[in-house]
Amino acid sequence: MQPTLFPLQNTGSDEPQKNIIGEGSLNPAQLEAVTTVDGPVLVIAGAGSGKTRTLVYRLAHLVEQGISPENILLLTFTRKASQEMVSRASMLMDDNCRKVMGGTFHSIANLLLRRYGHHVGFAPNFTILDRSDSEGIVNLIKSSLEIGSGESKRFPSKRIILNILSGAVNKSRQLDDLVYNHYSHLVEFLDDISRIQKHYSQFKKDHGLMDYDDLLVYFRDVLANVPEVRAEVSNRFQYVMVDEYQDTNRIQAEIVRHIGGGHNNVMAVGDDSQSIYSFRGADFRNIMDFPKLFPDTKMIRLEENYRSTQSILETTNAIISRAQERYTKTLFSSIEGGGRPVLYGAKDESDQARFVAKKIASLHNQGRPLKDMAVLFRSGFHSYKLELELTNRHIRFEKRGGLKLTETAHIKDVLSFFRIICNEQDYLSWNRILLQLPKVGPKTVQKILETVKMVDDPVSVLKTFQAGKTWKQPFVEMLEMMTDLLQMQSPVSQFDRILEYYQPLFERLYADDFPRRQKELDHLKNIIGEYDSLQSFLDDTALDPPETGFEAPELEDDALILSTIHSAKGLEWDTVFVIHLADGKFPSSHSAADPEQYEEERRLLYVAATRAKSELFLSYPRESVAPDRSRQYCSLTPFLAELPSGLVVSRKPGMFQSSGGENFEAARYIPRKKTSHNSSPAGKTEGQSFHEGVAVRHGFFGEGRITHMKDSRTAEVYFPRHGLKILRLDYAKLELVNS
DNA sequence: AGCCCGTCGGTTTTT
DNA sequence: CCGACGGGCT
Repeated sequence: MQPTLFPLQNTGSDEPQKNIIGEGSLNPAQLEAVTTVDGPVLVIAGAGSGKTRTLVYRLAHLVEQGISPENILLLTFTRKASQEMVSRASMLMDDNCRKVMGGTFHSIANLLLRRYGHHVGFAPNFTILDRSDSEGIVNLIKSSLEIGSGESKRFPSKRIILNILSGAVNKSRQLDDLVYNHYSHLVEFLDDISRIQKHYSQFKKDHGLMDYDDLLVYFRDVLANVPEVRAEVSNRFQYVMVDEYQDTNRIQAEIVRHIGGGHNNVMAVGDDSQSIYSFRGADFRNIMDFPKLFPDTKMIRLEENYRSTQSILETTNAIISRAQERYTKTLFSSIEGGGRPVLYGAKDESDQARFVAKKIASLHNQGRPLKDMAVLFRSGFHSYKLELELTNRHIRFEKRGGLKLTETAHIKDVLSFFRIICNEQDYLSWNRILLQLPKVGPKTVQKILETVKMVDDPVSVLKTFQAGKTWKQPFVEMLEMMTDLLQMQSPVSQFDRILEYYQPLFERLYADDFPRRQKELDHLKNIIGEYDSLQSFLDDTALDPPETGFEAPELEDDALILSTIHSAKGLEWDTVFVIHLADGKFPSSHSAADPEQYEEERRLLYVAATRAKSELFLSYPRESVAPDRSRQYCSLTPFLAELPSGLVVSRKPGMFQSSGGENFEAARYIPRKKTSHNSSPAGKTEGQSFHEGVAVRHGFFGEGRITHMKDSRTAEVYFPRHGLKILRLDYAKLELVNS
């Protein structure tokens, strides 16, 4: 949410406006993007240029134009983003907007493949695999093909193998081509990798499993090869909007082309300077190819930044201006004030952590809420030291982009039972739960599963299996439980039945810290209780997994945000710290060799720095401890070292204690204009003056008059150009008009 | 001999 | 928290 957007240039114009959006809410370029309803549109939106706002307003506009929300498709990068946009549009317009179909490419593909998947050989109860599931299958195949065991040379790990397989899919390249060009050191293993690829793909088909890539690929295939489905889907989604288009890959672009092909009402929004997902096959040049997919595309550029101060923008502009290739122009801002970004060369990692924690504590004492500050970093583990420091100082924080709850072993255990209930062919899950039996290892599991190969009802067939003496008892108990589960209806009672069996195993398996894990199991039960379908619960565990390390619900939810830069995409904070900006860590030494990856790291830093509204702190440790405990000197990341002097204020250890009234300490907290969200309820502060008869202004509907207060927080407002609306003052951004 | 299970070092980024 | 490794069980 942004501070004041400058008013429309044409206010007071005498031509009567159709499609009126409330004045003062959108600039001309945004307005054009919002009101262009038909035909293809490409919006190149710089960081902080009101991209989300534009999408939200357009959503509301479409619905107000009488387009049925069911006919609108909003494709976003995370599910959170789409929920947020839909709910903001609902506040702007009305609850009708909630019927808009919104989600990630993967979640939409999932929904439609449940219905149309039979065209590509999948039953509707297929299971979605997350990353570690996929790696598990690669491992199973590796050992069953006896690859990489006895050889003298090191065969690549399952992680690398999967990177290669997935890379080939997402970059739409042949396996050998990819290996020769990007994994040349692994060319000697190409034959084995290729064998794994074939078996991996067959295994998934045989057992009703789809990984993330399959969701996209099969969805694309159905659309491409089955004209009736394509027509049905395209007809259903008459208006398509795609956010973060710079991070889509070719398969996703093809999906958009197929859905939008019938009517061409497609809007893509993105910024090539913020493309940071090439490892997933995204190519920032794709965004420039959009007009090729949709001829006669109208191009709109949003170049005014409403987020950051001009001095922060000068630095971020300088960072991105050194990019080798880009299309967007330099951003400008009219937000004055605030100091220059601060660059802190810390003595070492501990000093860096202390600096960040102290600074945050001091800003917090000056009145800045913790949730308006964030610390960003390249990799998840970069924040470990800081987490300790924050804990010591009792500063509450919330970590994003860390381990997911569903990636922890005990949760995966429980999920495996559920997955088998939905899809008895899921041998990956069978593998997992059979391994839990005492004295049963990989070899024994393979023998067991051989005997039920391809039968429709493994549970009943397994009952005839001759189990080994040592594990017969638990094996039989497990099968009894599975039989019970298959007859039960409510997921919560199924959960209880699973725990009846699993609890003793669980306590034995995780003897050291099972109380902590127990809480997570309880948490899982609560989550399951919120679903009415087991299938959709399981889908979400892969497509929208809850973060781990959840806390007991606390009343005050003010917490500092720690986040990987990737997970910070699209977000903003008043104060942003970016840490570990040392050469070798950022860019990571992994990327240094490849110019394309090196450039992506630069964009990553750009994304990080453009999250800041009023204060930006950049830091790096001058010294780090190498694996052999020797101390290593670190230099500043080249992305910052190459900047002209004067853009940032440099600080060294010790300097920030001897204040001396310098610029650094002068960076005071100036409260920004509050958004309606986190200000106290309107009924208390300004709300006193909302009453029947007063003139008000709404961001979308324009000026109107309150005709009736339904209660202290709900107003009925008549807008001349939009009619009577019921608005909740807690959410709707309503201003008084002095008349 | 085959297999299971405990211990010890390294870890991009995400749907 | 995964993979490699070696001890020890069947």
